[in-house]
Amino acid sequence: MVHLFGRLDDGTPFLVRDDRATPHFFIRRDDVGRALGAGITRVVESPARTLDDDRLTARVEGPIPAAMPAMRTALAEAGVVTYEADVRFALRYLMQRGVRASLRIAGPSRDAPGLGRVWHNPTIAPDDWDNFRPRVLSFDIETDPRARQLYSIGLAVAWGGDAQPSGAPAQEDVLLWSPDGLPTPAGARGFATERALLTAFVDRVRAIDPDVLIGWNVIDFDLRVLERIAQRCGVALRFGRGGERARTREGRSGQREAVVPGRVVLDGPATLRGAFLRYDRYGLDAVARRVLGDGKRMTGDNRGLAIDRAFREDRAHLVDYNRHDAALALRILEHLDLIALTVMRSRLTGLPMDRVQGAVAALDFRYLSALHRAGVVAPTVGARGRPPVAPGVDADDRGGAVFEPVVGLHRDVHVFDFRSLYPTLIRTFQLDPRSHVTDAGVGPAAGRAGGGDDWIRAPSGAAFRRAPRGLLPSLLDELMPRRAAALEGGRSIEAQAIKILMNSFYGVLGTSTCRFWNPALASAITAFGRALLGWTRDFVEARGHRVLYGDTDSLFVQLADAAAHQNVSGAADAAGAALAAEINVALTAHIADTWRVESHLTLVHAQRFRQLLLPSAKSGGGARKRYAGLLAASDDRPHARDDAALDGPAWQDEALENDEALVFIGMEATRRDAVPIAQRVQRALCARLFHGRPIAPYLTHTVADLRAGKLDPLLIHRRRLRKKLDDYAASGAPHVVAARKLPKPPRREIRWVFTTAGPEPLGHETAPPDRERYVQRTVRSVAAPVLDAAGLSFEMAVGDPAQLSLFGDG
DNA sequence: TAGATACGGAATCCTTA
DNA sequence: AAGGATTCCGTAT
Repeated sequence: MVHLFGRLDDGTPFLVRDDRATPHFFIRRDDVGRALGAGITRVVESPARTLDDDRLTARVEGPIPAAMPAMRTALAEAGVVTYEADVRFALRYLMQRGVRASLRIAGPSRDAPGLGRVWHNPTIAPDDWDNFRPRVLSFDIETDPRARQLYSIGLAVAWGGDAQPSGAPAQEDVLLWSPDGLPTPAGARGFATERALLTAFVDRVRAIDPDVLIGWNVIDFDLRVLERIAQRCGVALRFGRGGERARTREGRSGQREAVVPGRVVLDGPATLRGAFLRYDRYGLDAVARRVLGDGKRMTGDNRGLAIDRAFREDRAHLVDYNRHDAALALRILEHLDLIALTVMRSRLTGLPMDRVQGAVAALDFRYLSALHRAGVVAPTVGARGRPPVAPGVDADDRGGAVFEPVVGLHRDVHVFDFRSLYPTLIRTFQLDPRSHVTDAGVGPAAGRAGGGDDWIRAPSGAAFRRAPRGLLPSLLDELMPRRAAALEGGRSIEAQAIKILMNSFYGVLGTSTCRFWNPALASAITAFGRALLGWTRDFVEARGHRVLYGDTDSLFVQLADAAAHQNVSGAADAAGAALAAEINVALTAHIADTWRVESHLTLVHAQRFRQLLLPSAKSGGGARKRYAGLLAASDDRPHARDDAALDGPAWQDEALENDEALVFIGMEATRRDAVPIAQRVQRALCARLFHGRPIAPYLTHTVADLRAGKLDPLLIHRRRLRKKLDDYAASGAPHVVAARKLPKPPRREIRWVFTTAGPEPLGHETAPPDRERYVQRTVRSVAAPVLDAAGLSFEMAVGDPAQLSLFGDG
């Protein structure tokens, strides 16, 4: 039985129940005899052929989905190769019907309490409802410090597409445990027992009937704690649309999952990360401050005790705090449009909203849907090991090209990059699992670099049929113009969702957990990327320009005739755009000549640096993936400030913060594991360098302040602990050393200081900071590239005061 | 109910002398 | 003692 829960366009919830589908997978027709011998009873011939070797197939059917894994195992032991034996029953049901997130339903229905409209075996068809806004309930629990005793539950609701139903509960609310008869603060409802509180919460969830439940660490904390307390109190957490119990469980990846039939649970931090939004810290207070400019109502290290005290002494404060937290989580996701983004991703991928981050599953859904319509079935993941590689083909899993940077401070550097490089390569060269051929390379045209009449040859040697159009290229033929239209029409969420999906395709082809995994295919994509970036670099250099750096899809270029328009912003940008246009024409011709295909590649003039610092690497040569620069202001987005605002004492750096034109890539200034003193000195020195202001005085004063202990607050290191402390067996890494000095091992992150007694955890120092170490290692190392560019030395800048006069400007 | 590779820096570990 | 190798983390694309 497939259950489809959802909401109708009039706001009514619905349930479709369908028991007409039969669980099945595929085997080769040649293996039917062996399958029968292995105890399989229901096998029927299928018209489908296999993807990898074009064999005839048969369909193996089972009674229920849960019976299929055992059948698959039995067949594997009998030496029978299976196809698609791991495709989820419900997802296959949707794929076969082409349904992605929304659908049309026709047929008789009945109304059921709680469930809304219920259909049994109706007629369904795909649709694309584009203004669905789910009803969202955010909740947050407060407990004693050990999470044993439930104090209160805060709720906040966003009603979504329909107006708040009449008679519905308030938008925000707090349910409070009130065992002692003390007055319940305004805006809260008191309950004498935890049992009564929990029961009321379950009733409230069912009454609100949300499509989506959210919270901050809601699965790992709130739901888990509620499960435990509910069990102790003898309350069933019947949050499901049909009254099913909610539960959490350990997923295969170690991540906890929530199961609430008829609803999805989205965790705040996971949703941020899933949308590729990066923050320094993912705590509710930190994110709320960044996103909303509004933090929690209680902060600090001992929040657990503060909550305890508030429960005992100031319940109004606890209620306010709890309500505010629930509201913050909701406001953050709404402000960033993450609920809408998740809905859009669900519509694109076909996956439920709480699974949209699964890139393998997303490709499966889209690709298998198309493959089945073409009468082809795909392998079971892991059933056949590493795909074979044809002779002479690289399947070496190499990635993008990174060019050796030209170390130094450069003026007027234009940055060009290929838009959506890997998706455009897939479109241009038919890079596709079904188009991939392993027997090309024979015949009269075998020696030609770009392929023959029937196939295209990648620089890695892999070959791809010219016709029919590949399924992945076809999918991108649909997605790329749709994204362009979305950008044009200002629909940024749709554009972002499409971008995330397109960017995932290359990656999944390179992982063995994907059924379409093929190193020869993934390597063909990156080989084209390397070849065409290299071709473009050569073209640019042949035109007399100077290429300073490049990474995967970008080139950093100084134009040959830069002097002509160096100080005229519009002219410089026009020259950059003209070069991009020239390259695009030549590249299109090169691709047509070599591979006889139409190019979908587009190089754009992305930005221009007035100044660009390419630092040397500690290990010698130039440092890749690290640079700092001062962007040239573009006409439509002027920078917030200019050099005139730089007045003030030469050693102060406050005035330089928030300089939007300053860009730091890969440097300490952008790394969360860099110590703050390093970030601050790097930012300040680079700003001075780019704006032509003196370097030495700032450095001198900073080192003096550091030695005097005035900068101690900037000497606190922060690093994640990605493993359990005991698992760092061989390592004396400082963050581990510090963590081991704590009475209780920290969970995710350690903050520490290098003291004269070694690395010591923050708050547990037994000695003063080793300030000289920070001078000689930390400050010196971030200063080095800037000093190099300015022709100065660290010793002269920070030596004894008598030497300072050498630099005049101190 | 698992997208990828390329890369650098900080610090320690380990080999070689 | 010198310096390459290794571990760890976070980043660029």
